[in-house]
Order: sequence, then C-alpha cells, then structure tokens
Amino acid sequence: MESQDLRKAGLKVTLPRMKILEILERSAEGEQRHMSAEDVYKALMEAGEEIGLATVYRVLTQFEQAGLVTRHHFEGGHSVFELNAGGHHDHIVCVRCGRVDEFVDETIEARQRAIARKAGYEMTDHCLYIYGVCADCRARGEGG
Amino acid sequence: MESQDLRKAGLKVTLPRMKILEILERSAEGEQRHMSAEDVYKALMEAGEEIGLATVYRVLTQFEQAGLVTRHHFEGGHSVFELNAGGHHDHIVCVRCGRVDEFVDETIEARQRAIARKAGYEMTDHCLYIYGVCADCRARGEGG
DNA sequence: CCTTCAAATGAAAAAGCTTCTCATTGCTCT
DNA sequence: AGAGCAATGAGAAGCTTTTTCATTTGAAGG
Ligand SMILES: [Mn+2]
Ligand SMILES: [Mn+2]
Ligand SMILES: [Zn+2]
Ligand SMILES: [Zn+2]
Repeated sequence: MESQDLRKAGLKVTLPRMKILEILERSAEGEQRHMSAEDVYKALMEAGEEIGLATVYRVLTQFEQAGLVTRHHFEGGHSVFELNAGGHHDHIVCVRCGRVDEFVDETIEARQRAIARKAGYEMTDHCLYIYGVCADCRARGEGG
Repeated sequence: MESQDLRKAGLKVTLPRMKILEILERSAEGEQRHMSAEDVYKALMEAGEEIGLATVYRVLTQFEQAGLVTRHHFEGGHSVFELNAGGHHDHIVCVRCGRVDEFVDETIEARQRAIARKAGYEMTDHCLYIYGVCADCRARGEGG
C-alpha cells in the first residue's frame, strides 16, 4: 500500500499523487526507469487519468524533496526522474538512442570522497554520467 | 592573435566572434571560468559591444563544435561554457555559495573507461560533479 | 581600392520546458 | 456530514534557447 509512503513523506494522500507513484513504480519494474515529466503525463493519459501537466511537475518536485525520487539533469535541457529504490548508482547514457545503463564503482566512490576532503568540501552529493555509443547502435552502423 | 584560432577552427573571422573569444579569455584568467550565454552577453554590453543574444548563442555553439569551448549542463536547466585550455577536468561545486573548483583524477578516468568498455559502450564523453559545502561556507556557520 | 556574394548578424518571433496564478475541488479531521 | 485548508487543473507566464528573415559584413578577386 503506497499511501503509507506518501503519508510518511508528509504528503496528503490524493488521487494524482497515488497515480503518479503507480506509474513510477510500474515503469521502474519495466524497461524505462528514467522518466521525464512529459513521459509520466503521457503514461497517465494512456491510463485514462485526467491529471494536469502542472500537477505532474508539482508532484514530481514534491517527491524529490520528500526523497521518494531522484531528479537527473541529462543532456538536452530537461529533467528525468527515477524512483529511489536500490540505493545510489551512476549512469551511462547512449548519445545515439538514449539508452541508459546503471553502475556502481566503489573505487570511484572512494576517490570522490578523498577529492572532496582534500579540496576542503563536505560532500553532500555527486553525479557521474558517462556518455557514449552503445553496442546496439554501433552494430547498427555509423550512419545512425 | 586569436583570429588564427578562429581560422584554424574553420570559422570566418568576424567582430562578434573575436569579441566573444576575448570575453571568454579574459574571464578564464579571472575568477569566473564558467559563463552562461547570458553572462557573455552582459559582459559584451558592459564592454559597449552591440552584439545580439542570438549571436552569442550561435557563436558559443559553433565554438563548442569547433572544440574551442566545452559546454556544461549545470543544475537549473541552463548551460555554461568554458574555454578549452588546460585539458579535461571535472568539477566540485559548493551548493551554498556556487563556488566551483576543478580537479583531475587519473584513477577515476581509468575506471570510467573500463566501465564503459565493460558495458559495451564506446565512450565519447563524461562528466562528474561533486556537490558539497566548501570550507569557507562551513566556517561561516551552519546558518549561512 | 571596389565589387561581389555567400556567410554571418540582429531583432523579433517562436519553440520547448517548467513554474505560477487563481478559481474550483477534494482530503482530513471533527 | 461539515468546515477548513491544501491540492488541483487550465491557462498564462517565465526562461532559456532556437529559428526566421531582412540586412550587413568579411573574404576573395578584379
Ligand atoms: Mn538510474
Ligand atoms: Mn571547469
Ligand atoms: Zn544506443
Ligand atoms: Zn561555499
């Protein structure tokens, strides 16, 4: 019952928030773990839910502040959101087809902590994006 | 003589391009190595140059394609540009005051290459941001 | 030095993406 | 069920960035 998740986050349990959380949970199980606000909005439309785009943006921002989702600033200027489950990880993004893979590397994590300390910073967060061309896209040929 | 830089990059030498390059070079020596298009535009205005904002955007994109500058996607949805000098580096950003420090870590660079290869990607680029609170801001107190 | 012409520019409009406004609706608690 | 405050939806507005197109400019050649 995810209404508890909302209550624990200090958010009133409303239909739009429940539906948006459902969409994010369903997509996290499937292939698309990273969704833009527009993606969520389209999924709601397809599910026959009459929820405004402004509400989608508001709710996703609230979920971010409540720690339920993480916002990523991928290239191209728009944000994508991802349900917080499974802990921290970084991303490797195909610049040709948009595919996203995830990874964790403890060596890199440790080096980052050391670098922050050496520079006099108290680290709060970090993000690492590797951009490249995935195997499928390269097999498909240079012409794209 | 920076007109040679433009010619080598295959760009016609025009007054707007020269002035924008000057702004970037002067700011790189000073404190602000990372400038948004708006920052560049304002610097041009202050220097009494009548150059349109559209031209600033166009020229910065051309400089990026020519390899003269690097574009960064900082948080908040807008791009900042940095003159390519001194080679690749990553960034550590103070979330309190906006200060930006730079670093290079060959261990991390090597791990990234290995991760991309293992995931089947041909790496084209990467970016790593460490977020934290800088020494000054911590000295200034928690209430900062 | 002057002409020529493709390339570059400036102003304004348009295009995304995201946030704001405000009248209406709907949770929560009694 | 009713009161009250928070949340919602529709559309307007805001911001950064791109596009359009008439005008200007730089590069090459006479
Ligand atoms: Mn992820
Ligand atoms: Mn830098
Ligand atoms: Zn791909
Ligand atoms: Zn600071």
